[in-house]
Amino acid sequence: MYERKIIPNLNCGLDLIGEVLYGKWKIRLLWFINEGYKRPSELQRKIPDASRRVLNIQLKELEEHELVTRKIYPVVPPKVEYSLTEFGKTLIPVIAALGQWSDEHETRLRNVILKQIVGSDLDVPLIN
Amino acid sequence: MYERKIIPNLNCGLDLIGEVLYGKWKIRLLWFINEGYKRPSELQRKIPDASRRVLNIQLKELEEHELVTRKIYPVVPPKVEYSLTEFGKTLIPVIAALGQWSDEHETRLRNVILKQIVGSDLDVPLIN
DNA sequence: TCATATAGGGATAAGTTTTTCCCCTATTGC
DNA sequence: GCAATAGGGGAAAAACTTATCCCTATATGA
Repeated sequence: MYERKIIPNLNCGLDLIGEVLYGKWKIRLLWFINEGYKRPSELQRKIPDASRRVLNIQLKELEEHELVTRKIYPVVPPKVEYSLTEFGKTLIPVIAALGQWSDEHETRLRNVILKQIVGSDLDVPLIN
Repeated sequence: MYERKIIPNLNCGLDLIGEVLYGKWKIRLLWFINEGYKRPSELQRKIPDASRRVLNIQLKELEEHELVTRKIYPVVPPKVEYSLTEFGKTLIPVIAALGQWSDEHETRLRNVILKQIVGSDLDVPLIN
């Protein structure tokens, strides 16, 4: 497992939420768990672009940060279910605010993001 | 300048906001610009843990994403001022929601974050 | 004359995250 | 025996981000 070499700074509130929410897929994991997708394989199907490995890692971090709990059923093949903790549930309105802002500005966001990427010289398959 | 090798996926709203908000210091930059700290040197003083270089890069990305504008005064020594665009201003309530959540849960957040870091085996100077 | 302030950028190194590949468990069904 | 299923983890490579160092330019003040 990777060991940090630099101590994160935890001065202000925004540092703290950054620590628990950074990670490419964490917000989506919380969101989908909240929507009722509890099993790792379900979550992987909902987030197919993420590697299986990374979802496991980020789920474990969410668990260490007490935002989700993991319940293991002693059956074969194994069954695992994640749920939001009470603490984790308090984050849902915040994530909803993020999602709502994105939805309200979706067109513009796509434009500015694509303009930047295309201008940079990556081949972007223009889907229309 | 760095060229991406992987095309980001922009499927859902959460992908979009991630594109413009990811970056270690971007949220804080937006916040401080909103509070009236406009000049690069002021922002660097407000965020001393960030390198000068990275702040420049992230400010430029915020500009490309149309969240801030940059005004250059043709004087010597140079003077530059950043301001939020109207689009950028719409993000402030969202950032405020993040900050408010962090503040409400500050103690708990510090605990779970420190527990994880200390448990991992980095030397953390225990400040009390 | 020399340091300081101001804004910025290139090159490279270091750090961190994510992906990819392969392996392990145990059971059911063919 | 072999494949499929479900969950997981180690190792290494690739991708990405951030830090460090050094450079530009001009004006002011010690």
